[in-house]
Order: sequence, then structure tokens, then C-alpha cells
Amino acid sequence: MDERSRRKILDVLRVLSESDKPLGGTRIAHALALAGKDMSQRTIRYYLSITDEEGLTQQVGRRGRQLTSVGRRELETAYVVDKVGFVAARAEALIFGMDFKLRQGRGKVVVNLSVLRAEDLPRAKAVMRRVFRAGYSLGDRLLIGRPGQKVGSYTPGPGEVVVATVCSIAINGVMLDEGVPMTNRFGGLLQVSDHKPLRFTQIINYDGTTLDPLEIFIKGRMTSVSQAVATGEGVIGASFREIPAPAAEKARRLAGRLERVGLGGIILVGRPGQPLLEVPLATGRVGLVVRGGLNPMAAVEEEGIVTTNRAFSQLLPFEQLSRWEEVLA
Amino acid sequence: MDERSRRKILDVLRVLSESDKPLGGTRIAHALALAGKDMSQRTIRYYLSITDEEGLTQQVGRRGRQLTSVGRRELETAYVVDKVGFVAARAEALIFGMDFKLRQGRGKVVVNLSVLRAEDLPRAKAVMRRVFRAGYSLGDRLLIGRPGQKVGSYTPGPGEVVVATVCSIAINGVMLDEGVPMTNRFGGLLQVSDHKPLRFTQIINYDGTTLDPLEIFIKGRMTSVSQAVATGEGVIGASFREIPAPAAEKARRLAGRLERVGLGGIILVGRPGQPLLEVPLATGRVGLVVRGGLNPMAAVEEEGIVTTNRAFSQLLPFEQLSRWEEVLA
DNA sequence: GCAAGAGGCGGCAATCTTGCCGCATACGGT
DNA sequence: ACCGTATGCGGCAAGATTGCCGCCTCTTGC
Repeated sequence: MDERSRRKILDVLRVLSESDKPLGGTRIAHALALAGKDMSQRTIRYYLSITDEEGLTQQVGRRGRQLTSVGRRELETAYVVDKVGFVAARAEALIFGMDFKLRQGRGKVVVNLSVLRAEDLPRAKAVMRRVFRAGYSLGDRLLIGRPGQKVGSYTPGPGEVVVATVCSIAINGVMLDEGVPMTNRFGGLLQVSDHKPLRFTQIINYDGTTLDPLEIFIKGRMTSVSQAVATGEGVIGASFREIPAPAAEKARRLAGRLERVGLGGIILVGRPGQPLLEVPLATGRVGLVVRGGLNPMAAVEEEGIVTTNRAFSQLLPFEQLSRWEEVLA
Repeated sequence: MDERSRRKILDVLRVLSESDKPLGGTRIAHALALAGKDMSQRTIRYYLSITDEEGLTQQVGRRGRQLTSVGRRELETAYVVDKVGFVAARAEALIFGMDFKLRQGRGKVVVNLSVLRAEDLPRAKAVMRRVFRAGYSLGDRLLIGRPGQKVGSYTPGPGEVVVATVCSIAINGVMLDEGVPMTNRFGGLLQVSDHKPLRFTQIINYDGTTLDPLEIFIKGRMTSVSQAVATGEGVIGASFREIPAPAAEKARRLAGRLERVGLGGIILVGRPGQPLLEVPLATGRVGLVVRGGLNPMAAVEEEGIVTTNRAFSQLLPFEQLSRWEEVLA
């Protein structure tokens, strides 16, 4: 069984799970069409015959198929791996909860939380300092919380410290507040050469995973932020966003203002109709590349220091973060 | 050749057209992946062998394939039918151009323009009146321009009149201004029963056409707005939108305020995680149903009066529109 | 109670896709 | 000039999809 097919089967099962009555190919096809997925009735029946065999569904006379309890359970387990739109949804919720005002340079922003062992902190600080100094972070601030010091809703236990860094979706929040609707296209690894972005080597769409792409890449040690910082050649975390073409100029201006309040992170703003870093765009849209907020932690992890990262973690008032020069001294 | 395959082939050709050098399966697959379309290299080569035969592409040694001039032309023609994202892009541009302020109830909004023969106007007015009175329109205003009276950038010629109605995407604009990012899911025909929405019977995704869905349905005489107005049972134009779940409450409040300023049109606001009118939603999103701004014109067309409609037409200051009771007297 | 229509089912046979493979080039570096 | 790597090509065959059909089984209206 093909990964692709499996996914389609899940789509079919999902429709069944949302209905209390048995459904047949036609109705299911209709429901899927509404969800933007085209599949012929015949194909659906074909899949259903497979799931029948697997015991996930069963026929109810000629009235259609129903999920069996096994099928229902299967769907729930599958959801864990395939919670489509989960990260995307969480991101949106957090963005909506922001109240950061560009003018005042204060208000709640979305942060990532990373936890590491207290004994590793000095080394980690040295690494992060290099990353911040080279401008490979998102913004110029962070917050380090020691045991007992509450950071948002997280309190590091004994022997732990927690590091809060601004999350790249905070940019979306600010843009939205300024009337620019920014959508996430994907997150991935960006190859840089001579400190300039070259192209994405790996991408993961936000709406296909339960983890932030960068978290995955950090865990997989697929980044080389330190090298990028040191030599200008390396692979860092970044994400690709889109905005409506008429908003491009405004976005460019906002990028500058963000920089000035300590939220710089927009590396590139494309031109209307032009692919950006080889990424094709729909007519009327322009692309942007934003640095990953977890890049400093990626560098830390590269040094062999164990970290636990939680992107899109929570909201924190920007004022609580301090400039890196102060914290990482 | 299958419609589906044809579309995929166009995707492949499009990639080729954006490159100046010849490309092979691998690079094309990579580019398509960035665009969110998965296709194996092999499949792409398979398609390329087809287009080779059709003379749309040609091999350049072992360096890859290139579009021929025939292929380039083909792509352009195909674009007319398949200008993906064209309407969506236009809609976004217009939304971004709005400056309507909910508080003041004034500012530019997106309108549809409809042209009809002056001699039909009295009859049309009677029809539209019924639609507006029954609340099947978007908002309670419109503008009728006679020959010589400029409406936006359009001046009706002799014997013509032009009718401007508020376009349903104006709602998106207001929402955006209030910090709620609203995305268009699809437009379609909504079956109503007892004046209440029942379900969508036809849908067209915005990003797959060059025409506004409702325009198409009006031309095809597939609506029965008059009947809906008269008996409560019928089929009207409507569209389906989505917003982030945390914004649902705010949207509900805004719907009321919109109503009060004369921009009422939100028929339904869903509940987080619940399908709305059978339309499934991603986790963390809620659906909304908005009446089509062209419904009054649909009713007019149903009466056999010839109209030309242009949805997403242009921006017009809301103050220039008058309440229907005044204009349609 | 009966006919019509909607919707469901699965066999069969075309097509469409894709994985696997062996082989040919193109390009950069030594 | 020579080698290694990346990329390209298309044959073959196994799956995956889907159209076409003939045949059931409810529901509904009369």
C-alpha cells in the first residue's frame, strides 16, 4: 500500500467518521469535493472494498458503508501522524492572540521555548551569541529562565534552563495587524552561500505535520548554522511566506520597521509574479523568506548540547525579552 | 487524454516556461514539490514523452527538455481557460485596496458592476427591489448609473445603465481591517429552504477559474433567486469562507456591526471543528457562508432580462451607494 | 401498492502513475 | 584528459485509478 493511497483512504474514512449514517461512494465523493479533493465514486468504492477487507469499514445492506470500531480507532491513531493542519491551526491561533504594536514596540509575541541542562548553559550562550551577532536569529532578543523563574506558563525544573526566542510567525502577527495577510507556505532548510540565501534544500509543509519543520530538522541534525555563521556557507532554518502582490511594497517598508524594533528576520521579499529562490508563486502573490526563530538553538544542538525545542510554544510580552548583548554576556 | 492529466501536464509545462535552461524530470519534480504538487520524476518524464510527441517540448541532448514555440503558445492559450489563481489574485488585490472603516461606515469597497439595457431598467428595478427587501442581497445599498454618469471607471453608453452592487469580498476587506484574516474557500450555489441555507449544490473554487463562480452560474441560469425570495425555497449564489477558530467570536460580533452599517451578508458562522453545511474544515478553522453580491442581478437575469456582470470589478466609495429603498423606488 | 429515481455495489478493461533499472551525458575538479 | 557526481532517458511491469455497465434496494409521490 502506497503512502499516497493510504492518505486518500484516510480522507475517505474521515468523511465516514463525520457522518452518523452509512454513506456510499456518491455522497462521499460529494463531501470530498467540498473539501477540495477530487476522487471518483468508483475510486472511493475501490478503497472501501480495501478497508472492508481490513475490517475498518463494513457494509450496511445497500445503504452504504460505516466505520467499524476498529476503523474508528485506526483513524484516531492515524490522526496522530497525520493531523493535517494541526501546526497550521496552532500557529494561527497564536498569531491571533498577539497584540504586539509595531509603533510601541511592545505587546505579546509568539515565542519558541527550548529547554536545556543548566550545566550546558555557558557553552550554549557562547554559541547563541555567535548566531545572534551574525544576524542569523529572528530579532535580537531572547529570555533565559532559570529554575523557579516562570517563563510564560513554563517553569524550568531544577538543573534546567529555558530559553525563549521569538518565533518567526510573530512576523505574520505584526503584518496582520498592519493589514497585510501573510500566509505560511512551508518551512525548510535554506542553503546560504556567502551569507546570502541560495535555495531551499528541504521543505515541509506546515499543514502536513504535527511538528514545526525546524524542530524536525534540528532533531535530525540537518542544519549547519554554526558553519553558516562562521564561513557564510551553510544550511539554516527558514520559512517561506506569501502575501498579496499589492502588499509587497508595504511589506518591504514593514520589514525595515521590524528590524528597528528588534524583530528583524525577513531576509527576502520577492517581486510580483517572479519566483523567489526558485519557488513558483501564483499570479498576484509575492514570496518572502523569513529566518527561523530556532536557529540559535539549532547551532547549540549542532555543538552536541541536548536541547528540547517547542516551536509555536506560547505568547509572551516582547518587553520581557532582552537584547542578546545583555543576556548572553 | 484525461482532463486531470492535462492539467498536470500544464503544471509541468509551466515550470519549463519559467526556466531559461532545459530541465529534466528531477528538477521539474523539485520545482513542483515547492509548489505543493507531488509528482514523481518518472511520471514527469512520462508526460514529457507525450508532450514531445505533441511537439510542445523537445529534448536538448541529455540536458533536459525545453518548450518549443508551439508549446509556449499552447501554454498561453491554456492559461486563458486555466489561469490558476487569477480570480483569487484579483480579489486579493481589490481587498487590499479597500479603506472602508467599519466605525465610520465609509470608505472604498469592492463592487460588482452589471450592465443592462436602459429599457429593461424599470422591470429590473422591480425585481431587485424584491430581492433586497427579502434580504437576499449583500448589504442594503446599490448605485445605478445612467448614460454619461460615471461609475468608477465605467461610463455606461447610450441606452445602457450600470448597476453597482457590493461584492461579497468586501466583507473580507472589513474583516482584514479588523484583524481577522478571512480566506475564500469557494463560491457556489446554495440551496435554501424556508429561507434558511440548506447546502451547496454546486461549487467552484476561486483559484481554478478566471470568472467569479456566481457570474458563471448566472450566465448558466442555474439560480432561482426569485423563487427563493417568493417562497423561501430556491437556489442562490453564496460563497464559503474560512477564518481561524479563535476569531469566530469576533467574526460573529463583526457580522452584527456589518449588518448595521448596511453590509450585512454573513448568513452563517460555524463552530470550531464542526463542518458547516456539510463542508469539512481543517482543525482550528471555522467556516462562514456569505451571500453573493450578485443575487439581485441573478434574479433579474432569471426574468429573461439580459445582463452583463463583472464581479470583483472595482473599488467605489461606499458613500456613493444609496439604500435600495431610495434607489429602487 | 406500484413505478420512478436516487444511490449503492462490484466485475472488467482501459488508462494513468510510478518504482526499478541499466545506460548516456554534462559539468566541475584534479 | 580523466573521474565522480548529478541528472537525464526510456523500457518494463506492477499498481492505482477510473469509466462503463448491469444489477440491487431504499424512498417518495401518486
